[in-house]
Amino acid sequence: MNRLAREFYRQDVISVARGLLGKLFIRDAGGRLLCGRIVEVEAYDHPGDPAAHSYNGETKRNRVMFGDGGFLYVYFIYGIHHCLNVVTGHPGEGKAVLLRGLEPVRGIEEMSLNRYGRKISNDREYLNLLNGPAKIAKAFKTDLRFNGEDLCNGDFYIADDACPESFETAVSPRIGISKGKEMHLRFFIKNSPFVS
DNA sequence: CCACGGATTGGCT
DNA sequence: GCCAATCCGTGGA
Repeated sequence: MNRLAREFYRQDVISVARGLLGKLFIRDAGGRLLCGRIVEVEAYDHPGDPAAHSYNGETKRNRVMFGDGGFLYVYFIYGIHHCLNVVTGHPGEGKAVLLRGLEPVRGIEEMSLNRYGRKISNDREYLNLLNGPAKIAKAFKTDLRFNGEDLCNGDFYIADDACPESFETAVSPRIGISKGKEMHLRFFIKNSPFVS
């Protein structure tokens, strides 16, 4: 797999968000590959973005967001869930892209075990496997221990799809936020059934 | 020290 | 459509 290089992540956050659509998010789980095609993301564009975790400056929780591009920012939310972000830009910028929806590609049975505790048994479970940020984290068995993982050097990475399908990119406001609702920073593949 | 709320999900009405 | 689950980081006293 051709792992994306650091410079991809060091672009502005909106370019990275758009550029991530159609790419493959991969975890090497002890030699077994878990893989999904990215179909939905959201950009968090510090400064000036009240929905970004980095809005009020660097803290212990968001410190990875303020590091270099190409690292994984994992956060814990609602006492139950984890969500995965890709840090973009350069040290000090505080920008990241949230992974919101993936199309299952590889390691589907293992991801299903992680999510449902068993194999997928119908179409609904297949469509719902990775169509939400916390679903992705659960299917990839990813928690706070992986906060700060380097996507350019380690078990988590992003790669170009060897046989990319053409698609149209759609834009909308972000989901689930209370501030910054007017900003159109959610990007997704139009007509993908794997969007949340 | 304590109180609050969150970039969500799944189950129930 | 509504709501509970469940906990840690954060900010104010």
